Amino acid sequence: MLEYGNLRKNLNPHVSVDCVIFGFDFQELNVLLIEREEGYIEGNSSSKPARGALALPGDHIHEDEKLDQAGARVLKELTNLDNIFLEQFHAFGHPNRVKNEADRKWMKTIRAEPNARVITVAYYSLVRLDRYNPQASSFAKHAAWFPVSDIPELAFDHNLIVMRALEAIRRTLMNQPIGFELLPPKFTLSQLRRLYETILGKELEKRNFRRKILKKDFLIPLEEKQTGVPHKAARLFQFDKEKYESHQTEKYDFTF
Amino acid sequence: MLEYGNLRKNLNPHVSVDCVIFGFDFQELNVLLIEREEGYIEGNSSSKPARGALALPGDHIHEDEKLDQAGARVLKELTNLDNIFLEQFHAFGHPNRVKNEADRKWMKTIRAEPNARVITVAYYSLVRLDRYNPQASSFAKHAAWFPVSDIPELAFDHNLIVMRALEAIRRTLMNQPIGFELLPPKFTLSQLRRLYETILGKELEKRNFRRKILKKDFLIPLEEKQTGVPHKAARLFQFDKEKYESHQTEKYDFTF
DNA sequence: ATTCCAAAGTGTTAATATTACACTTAGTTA
DNA sequence: TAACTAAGTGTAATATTAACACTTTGGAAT
Repeated sequence: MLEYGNLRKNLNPHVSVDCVIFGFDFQELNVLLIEREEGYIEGNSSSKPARGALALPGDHIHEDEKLDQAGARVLKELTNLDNIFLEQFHAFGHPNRVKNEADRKWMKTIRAEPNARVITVAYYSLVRLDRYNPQASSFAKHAAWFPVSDIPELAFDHNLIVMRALEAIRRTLMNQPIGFELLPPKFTLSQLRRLYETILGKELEKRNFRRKILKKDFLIPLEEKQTGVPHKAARLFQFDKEKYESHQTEKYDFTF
Repeated sequence: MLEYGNLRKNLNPHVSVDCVIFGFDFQELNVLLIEREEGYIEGNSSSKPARGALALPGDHIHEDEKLDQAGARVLKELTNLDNIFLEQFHAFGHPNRVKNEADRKWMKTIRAEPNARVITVAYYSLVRLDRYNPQASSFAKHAAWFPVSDIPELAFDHNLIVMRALEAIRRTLMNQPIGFELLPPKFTLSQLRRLYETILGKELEKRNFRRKILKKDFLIPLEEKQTGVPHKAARLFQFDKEKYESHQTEKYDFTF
């Protein structure tokens, strides 16, 4: 392994984007992981991916491409989705991010020198599971959802990146109504509450949640009701982005 | 200007760090800006810097250097300060960040190709003005404090970076007690309040602020009082970091 | 010594927000 | 038609917020 270190040329680092794509299946929060192309891990004939064979979708930033564009491109190539919530949250650049054999080999598949340093700009994205359609992609054999509570060992420092993304999404969830990006346009209040509970990892009292979120006044109650449930059907609501943005009033309050 | 565009080689982008260093003089929030070395702006003989001659302190990331280390190094070289609050907040990578003649020429002073793309990882830092001692630095002729309310035109996209840093610091100020980094170890509650007012750009009611911040229970009241003021001397307080960190209790509350 | 000045320091009340908590309703399935 | 399951609802006790004005203290000026 060490032999690579001495070969490194004095070049600028590669720069990539990686996307932590979250999806919510009404039970758990999931992350979309790709299985890297076969052939770069020796002796892996089993059907389940080898340790570290899974990774976050990512790619090098193209020349003349904005960072956000690169993120959107990766997302699009993998999911065929446009106009998706996507937010940069951190750059990762430890000089030894690319450390093991498998990672180095994979570098070639993205046309990078195997010994180069890679600095990555990480994004998190929120997609509705029902909109997601797996796409053949240049950087992935398969892609699959994994619950955040049970992420396997990933390539590079991607486990760290997922953790940081989770922290970022939790922080943001309390300050901006981003949760709606993970739900269908019409949803029940219980679905919304379960989403919050899942992301925050904490139970929320039904009546208080209901009152609190309805007071915000950006949920439009519809006449429509849930169908196909074996119990009393819940009323459906819609998120009114316009209203949220107009009502926007900066609040001064210590939360520390 | 256009002639540079065609010369760009197909190389990885340069990667730099830039630091938005904030200081508080009990009146205003200030940012430390450097005046770039002379000679790269033609016909600038006046004593005050030409438009765009001012910039955020920054430098390329060294090989085998972590991003945070690079930020700390830039800070240290300019201020001779160690162990200063420093936090990454965003990466900027617009392909045309380096656009004008002066910026391109300056690239050479930091040993970069003048036509290269530069992606920068931006940090904000909070320093006590009284601790700051300007240092000769490899990338700056002078450095000087400028009030955030009156930042001149800067090099590259540094005006944008300063704005984003301000937004980041405002956000963080409400969620973590970072304000103390800008005050001397012993301070009065009025000084603390004015700091908050300055950063948030909003007046805060004296009695309510006092009650609210004291209830947090991480301010140690000292027996000592302010000296040298032409009115009743205020009691001095100290921030108790230990206590803050132990009391830390995650809070669930929508602020949107 | 006395007065003046400027900011420090202090308490109450009304309105609002938060928490904790249990029963009834409605739709589906057996 | 009975059983099941989640939806939907209200209240009371407590805590927090916002608005508001006067007294105290120490130094500076006369």
